[in-house]
Amino acid sequence: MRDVWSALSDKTRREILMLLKSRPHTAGELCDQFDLTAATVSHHLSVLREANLVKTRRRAQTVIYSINTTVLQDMLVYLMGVARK
Amino acid sequence: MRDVWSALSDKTRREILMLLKSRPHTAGELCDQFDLTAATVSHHLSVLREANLVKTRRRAQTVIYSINTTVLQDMLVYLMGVARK
DNA sequence: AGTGTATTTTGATATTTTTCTAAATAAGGA
DNA sequence: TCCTTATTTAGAAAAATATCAAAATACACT
Repeated sequence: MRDVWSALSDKTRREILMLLKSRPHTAGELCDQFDLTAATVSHHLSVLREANLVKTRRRAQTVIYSINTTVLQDMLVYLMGVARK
Repeated sequence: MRDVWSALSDKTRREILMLLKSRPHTAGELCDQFDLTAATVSHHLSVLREANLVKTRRRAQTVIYSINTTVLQDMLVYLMGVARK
């Protein structure tokens, strides 16, 4: 399982998460939002999936990505611990 | 100003922040906690400083590092936005 | 089986990051 | 001024990451 911190260190991946926050997107829809090849976006999606930040389900030919907030909740707790006055 | 996300993506730097959470440390004290050269730790400290995650003050020959939680507070707000149900 | 669409994987290259050694800087004290 | 201690900077090597083009896989439809 990939580290959630390194997964979030990339701007593209954070933007993907913001898109998924509003609603689930297919891999193709996500590709359309970036000036990157499908291969590159697919790679970013795999990093997010390894970090458990997104979930996937397949519908026919398309793969639908949605956000998984449980790891972010954990991160929040961690950050509160560090940031607390 | 360096990105706070990439600053936090490194394990050593997160450990440095945890040490600074308990109390300020000199650069040398921080070096002692890691199996890394002083130059390397100094580099990590400069990354943390560029991200505004630590503050420094000099006392005689030593440089004292302390945590700056204001950026972490911002990050918390951001994460709450993404992680909110 | 063959074709078309959507997505992932592979293999290669370019860039970034981490780390080290050695040199440079900063400050105090003899 | 010279020496010692603490820290940073410069330069280089090694490791990790981002990116692309091309090939491979998955699935639906005819």
